[in-house]
Amino acid sequence: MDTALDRAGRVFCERGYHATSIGDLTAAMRLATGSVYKAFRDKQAVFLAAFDRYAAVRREETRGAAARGSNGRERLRHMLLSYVEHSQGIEGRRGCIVVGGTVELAALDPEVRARVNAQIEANEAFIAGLIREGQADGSIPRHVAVDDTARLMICITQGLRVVGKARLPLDGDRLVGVAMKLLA
Amino acid sequence: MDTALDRAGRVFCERGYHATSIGDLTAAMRLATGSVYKAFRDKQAVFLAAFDRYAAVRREETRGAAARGSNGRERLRHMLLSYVEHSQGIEGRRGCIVVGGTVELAALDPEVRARVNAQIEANEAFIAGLIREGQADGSIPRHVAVDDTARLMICITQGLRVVGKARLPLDGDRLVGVAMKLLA
DNA sequence: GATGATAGGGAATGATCGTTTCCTAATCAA
DNA sequence: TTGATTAGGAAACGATCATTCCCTATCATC
Repeated sequence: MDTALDRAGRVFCERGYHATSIGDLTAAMRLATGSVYKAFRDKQAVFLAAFDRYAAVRREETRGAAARGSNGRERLRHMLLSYVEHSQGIEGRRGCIVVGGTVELAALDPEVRARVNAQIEANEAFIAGLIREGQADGSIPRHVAVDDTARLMICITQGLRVVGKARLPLDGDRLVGVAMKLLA
Repeated sequence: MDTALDRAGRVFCERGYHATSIGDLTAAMRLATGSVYKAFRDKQAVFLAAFDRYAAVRREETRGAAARGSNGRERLRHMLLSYVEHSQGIEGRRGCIVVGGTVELAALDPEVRARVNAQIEANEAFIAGLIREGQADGSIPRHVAVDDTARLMICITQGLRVVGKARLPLDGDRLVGVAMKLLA
């Protein structure tokens, strides 16, 4: 089931919600129409499940990338680098289901908006936590405004997915090098 | 015609491309179905025309905001502030047709992707120009990496539209205050 | 004043969508 | 072995979509 949801998520990422037909989903999930509707109430339910699965996987990847750093500042650097990598190449071209859900559905679907907001706020809280860790271990100055910096970094990560989907090249080391000035 | 395109653009921003029906467009543009198809080849042509119109208007607004600054650094600050303002409130909730077009169509529609890329690259070139102006007038240090900083600022502006559409509150002065560290 | 051209409006059309329904096959308990 | 229950697959349904066609005013021209 998780692998089927992964495949559904990939289709939703690439084509968006409305351009993805049930036929696209059944082909991607290797399930027949009836089977999809036995497992899920409707198309929106498939999207929400794929969204949750995608968010959980990405969360783990982000935490894993951050864990490679030896202090708060380095953990943030690895997290940002991971975001740039995921915004590039084949995955970048495919897109992010959180960004897609926000842009395509947030205005009209309160349920999707709630998930999107929860996901963004969780990421923001994670970033804020890393900044505080850095301030505690001395790798980030105390005068850095935690919440504002975290929110701006969220904007950067979301913007990276947009720019990556437009297929503009992104140089991880250089972009992150500039972004790290925010922690000065 | 321009006002009709403005109205079409608003609908495309809010609902996205695929969720906008011809009926939505005729209602917004106050035109009958036949009239729309007399003026435009198909729905995609309406979108492209609305996109061009939107991009032209926004470009003027952005240039106007930047012009309020007295040097390169201040022009950048006003430009960023303008972006935050437009990403907030009713307009922020409605969304940006460039971001929407990128996320929803860039992967599958080469024509839209070309417009999106042109628009993003034009904005990026404008930002890079402002940075160079600032370096020339002494308000921005010479060691600032022009192209990388410009691309990161593009990520910030696009990300602001995503976060604004998700309805998270954005404090212009604080966010821009943090972002200006990129010019240190 | 008559006529031709043109722009705008609205009904009709074929295709495609999401969803439902029904049928088949497989699994498991007795 | 048999019967019952369930998951999976495919056809059918109504609704909606983008698009086309045709009709009707309006206006300039002769």
